[in-house]
Amino acid sequence: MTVSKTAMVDAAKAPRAVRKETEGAAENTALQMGELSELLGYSLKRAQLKIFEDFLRCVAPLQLTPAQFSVLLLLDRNPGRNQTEIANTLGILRPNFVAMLDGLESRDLCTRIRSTNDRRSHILMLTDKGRAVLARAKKLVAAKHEARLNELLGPANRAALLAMLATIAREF
Amino acid sequence: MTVSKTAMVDAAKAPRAVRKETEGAAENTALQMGELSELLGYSLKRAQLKIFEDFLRCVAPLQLTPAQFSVLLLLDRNPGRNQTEIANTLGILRPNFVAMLDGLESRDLCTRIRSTNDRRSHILMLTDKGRAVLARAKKLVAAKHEARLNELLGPANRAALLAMLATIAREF
DNA sequence: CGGTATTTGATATGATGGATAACAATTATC
DNA sequence: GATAATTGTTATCCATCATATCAAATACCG
Repeated sequence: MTVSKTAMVDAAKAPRAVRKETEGAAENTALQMGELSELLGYSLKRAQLKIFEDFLRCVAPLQLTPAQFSVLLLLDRNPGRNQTEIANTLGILRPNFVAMLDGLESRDLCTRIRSTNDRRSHILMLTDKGRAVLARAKKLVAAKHEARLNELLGPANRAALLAMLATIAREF
Repeated sequence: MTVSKTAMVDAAKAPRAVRKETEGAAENTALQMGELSELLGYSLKRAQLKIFEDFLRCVAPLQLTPAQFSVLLLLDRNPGRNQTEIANTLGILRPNFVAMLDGLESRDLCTRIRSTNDRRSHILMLTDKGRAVLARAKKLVAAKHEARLNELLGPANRAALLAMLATIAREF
C-alpha cells in the first residue's frame, strides 16, 4: 500500500559521505521534479498514499483498512442491503467483495442473511461488535486522522479540498 | 487500475424494472453515503482513480502509464542519474524499477549506460525517441488531461488543489 | 404455465503493483 | 587489506483489481 516507506528511509539516510566532491562535479544534488510538480495526478497519488498510510496508523488498534472502514460505514447507514448494492456504491467488483466480506464476517463484524424476498441475495447487517468497532474507529479517525489534516490545512482549506475531490470523483 | 469501470456500468443499467414496488417498501433507492462523504481519504482515492483513468485515455496513443510518464519526465530533467536516484525520488522500490526500465528500454525510450565513475551503477538517458514520445505526451496531457481539469475546477481552484495535495504529500 | 433471460453470490484465474530477502559485482571505510 | 556498504538484479510473496464462468433463484414473456 505504501510506496515510499522504504524509499524515503533510504533517501533520508543519504548524508553518508560527500564522495569525491572535491574533484568531481558535485553530483549529489536533489533531483529536479520539473513538470512533475504541475502534474495533478502525481501529487494526487502521493497524497493519497500518505493519507491511507496515516489512516492505517490511526486505526491500527482496530485492524481496519480504509476499504473495510468504508464498508462498515455503509452497512451502518444502509441496513438491509445486499452484497451487490454495497459493492457497487463502493466501486468494488462483486467477485472481490466476497473475500472481503468473508474477512469481516469471520471477525464477527457483520453477517450475511439470506433474504426472504429474494433468496438469491444476502442481506448484510452489522453485528453488535461491528457497530462497536465502527464507533471506536470513527472516534480514532476523527480525533487523530482528520484532526491532523485540519491542523495541516486548516478547516476551510480542508473543506475546499474535500469539495474539489468529490467534484472530480463525481464528474470527471 | 480502475475500480468502478464495470461497477458503474452495472449501476447505470439499473432501471430494469420497478420490481415489487407496489407492495414492498420501495427498497430501490440510492444508498446513503453518510460519513463517507466527509472522509477525505475516500474522495481522494476515488478522484485519483478518475484522474489516472483519464490520463490513460488521453495518452493512450503513446501507450504510457502515469508511472512511465513520470519516469520519462524525470529522466529528461535529470540526465546522468542512476536507477536508485530516479526510483527513490519517484517512490519506486529499486527491485520494482528494474522491470519498469526493461519495458522502457525495450521500447527504445531510454538506455542504461554503465557509469565509468562507479561501475556498479547504470546512468539513465532518454533516447531521441524517448524525448520525442515525451514531447508528444506532454502536449496530450496539457491539451486534453489538464485542460479538462481546468474546465471542471477553474484555473484558480486547480492551482489551490494542487498546492494542497503537494502539501499533504510533502508534510503529512 | 413453461421456457428463456437475468440476477446474485461465488469460484477460479490472471494481471498488476508493491514489498522483502538475498546475491554478485563493485566501491567505500578504516 | 579486511570488512562494510552500495548497485542492480532475481526470486518471491502479498494485496488489489479484473474477467469469465457457474449454480441457484428470480424475472420476463409468449
